[in-house]
Amino acid sequence: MLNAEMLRETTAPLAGSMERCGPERAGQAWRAQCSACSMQNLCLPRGIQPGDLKLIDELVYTQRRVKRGQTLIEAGDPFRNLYGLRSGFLKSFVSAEDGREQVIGFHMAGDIVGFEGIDSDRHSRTLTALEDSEVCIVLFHNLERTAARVPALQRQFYRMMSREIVREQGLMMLLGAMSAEERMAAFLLNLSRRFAARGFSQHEFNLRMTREEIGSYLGLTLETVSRGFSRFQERGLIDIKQRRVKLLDMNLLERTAGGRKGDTAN
Amino acid sequence: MLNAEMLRETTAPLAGSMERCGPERAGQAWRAQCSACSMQNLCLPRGIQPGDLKLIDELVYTQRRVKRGQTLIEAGDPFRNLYGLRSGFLKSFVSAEDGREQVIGFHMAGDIVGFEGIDSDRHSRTLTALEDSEVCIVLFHNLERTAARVPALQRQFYRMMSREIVREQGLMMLLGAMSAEERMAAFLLNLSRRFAARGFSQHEFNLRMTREEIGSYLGLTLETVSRGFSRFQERGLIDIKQRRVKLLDMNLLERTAGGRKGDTAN
DNA sequence: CGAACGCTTGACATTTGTCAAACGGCGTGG
DNA sequence: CCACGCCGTTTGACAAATGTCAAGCGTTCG
Repeated sequence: MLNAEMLRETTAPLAGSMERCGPERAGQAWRAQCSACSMQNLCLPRGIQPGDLKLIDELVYTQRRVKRGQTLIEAGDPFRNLYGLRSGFLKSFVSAEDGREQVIGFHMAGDIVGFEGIDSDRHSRTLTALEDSEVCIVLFHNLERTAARVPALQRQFYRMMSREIVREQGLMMLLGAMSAEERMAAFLLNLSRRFAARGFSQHEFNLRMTREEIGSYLGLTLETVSRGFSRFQERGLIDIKQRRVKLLDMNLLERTAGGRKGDTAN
Repeated sequence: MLNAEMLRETTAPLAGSMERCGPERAGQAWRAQCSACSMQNLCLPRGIQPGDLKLIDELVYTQRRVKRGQTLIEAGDPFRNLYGLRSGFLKSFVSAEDGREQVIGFHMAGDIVGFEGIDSDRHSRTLTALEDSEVCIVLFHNLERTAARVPALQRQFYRMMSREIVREQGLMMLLGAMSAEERMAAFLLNLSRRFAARGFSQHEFNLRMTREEIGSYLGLTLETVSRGFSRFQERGLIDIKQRRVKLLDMNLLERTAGGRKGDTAN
């Protein structure tokens, strides 16, 4: 299945020279190619004919590194690009005026982020790296033009937006109708499925986020999250130590997640 | 401003012969025209050049009536159409296996519904009319084709999907980070803004949904909603009797809604 | 090696949910 | 047109879940 070594490497940045960057916004840019990317079938190029792939390659003109703790997009930034996550792990969140934050999602390789900004021409979420990450930059204007010529790209982009809507609606069910433990079980199963879809173990992985970030995502306090994990452990559902989790009894976890089968999509 | 007469008419169906229809799915179809529709600038045709409007007219090939209590789309239905709400009022909700329901949104004239189905080719929400309604049916396949030729339509459709994402993210902030009273104040202000955007009073309107539906939407029980309204009334924030609400002190309501300025979009 | 940060756990407070009863408006049928 | 019954709403008393505050511990990173 998976050993500690692989776990460490799960979403680590690809090897390459580490450039210096400013304290907030990060990263020197270099060219990237969808046609050579291992995330092809999770990301924008999905379903594109090989013949059209070179059009897509021109779309994605650069990559950028974002180091742990750095911000890729700040809520309020003008909307110009979409970002395809090539490696690493991001969180997105919105803030109220009084400083309260609500984590909206955790993003991993193959996810596209940023299209919430289309409507108002400004981004509405902040995107921050939870570990060193690499993103492909897609000029939205170019995507629009190419999509009008490549129906499969058009379709895939619709799909990805639609999937985000469905994902959020699952999260709403979670926040609006589920108990603390149900939420936590659903959260773990969701992460598990997503790691599995990327070729990693569904039974063992590292959490990239703090208890507080999990709590914000699930609408709970960090203490409730901590206690929840402890109780899961007492019951033999999971084995958890700090950020490292093993899911020991998926069936029971699923039943604990209640009506829902482990969150939705993404 | 607005009188009782107007309130009654707010989103009532247009005059016309009432056809018979089955107990569940409703409605005889007839042709419709975007170019003659008063919801033009809230809906798909927004920003389209007059010259292109006839292309859009061909897109929307029929309308359909949905009577109060009837279901327009059932979760699980195959995805083929989008629906533009011409008049009336709908709710959309998702259900867990154990029967719990989470209301995801309330929809009024000018809203487009159904695009959550694009990703999986099946609808994931159920859409039910809270009052007699009329919808315009848009074959998604046609929309795709026309959008590739009319950039403004493409753009507007992106915007509407993006807006839905932003709307949901506002709802998540509400469900995950706000107290019962904050949620309720935000809810009222959101309805107020949306009625205002459609030319109705922002200070006085009829709720189309039960306390239970409001509760489901806000992640609360119907009793908590009822008590909340009562307390708002005691404090002079609102005047409420059954489904009829007057917002008496918008400023205080906004402060009660806390960090957020009355929900997001739509 | 030390400080800062994240995590755990306990005691207690508060919010919200649950259960129950009663009211009232509205629509239906007599 | 009126009476009855149903459904939605209100309100109360109580229970349970989760949040708050506080202390202490372990890890990790500089």
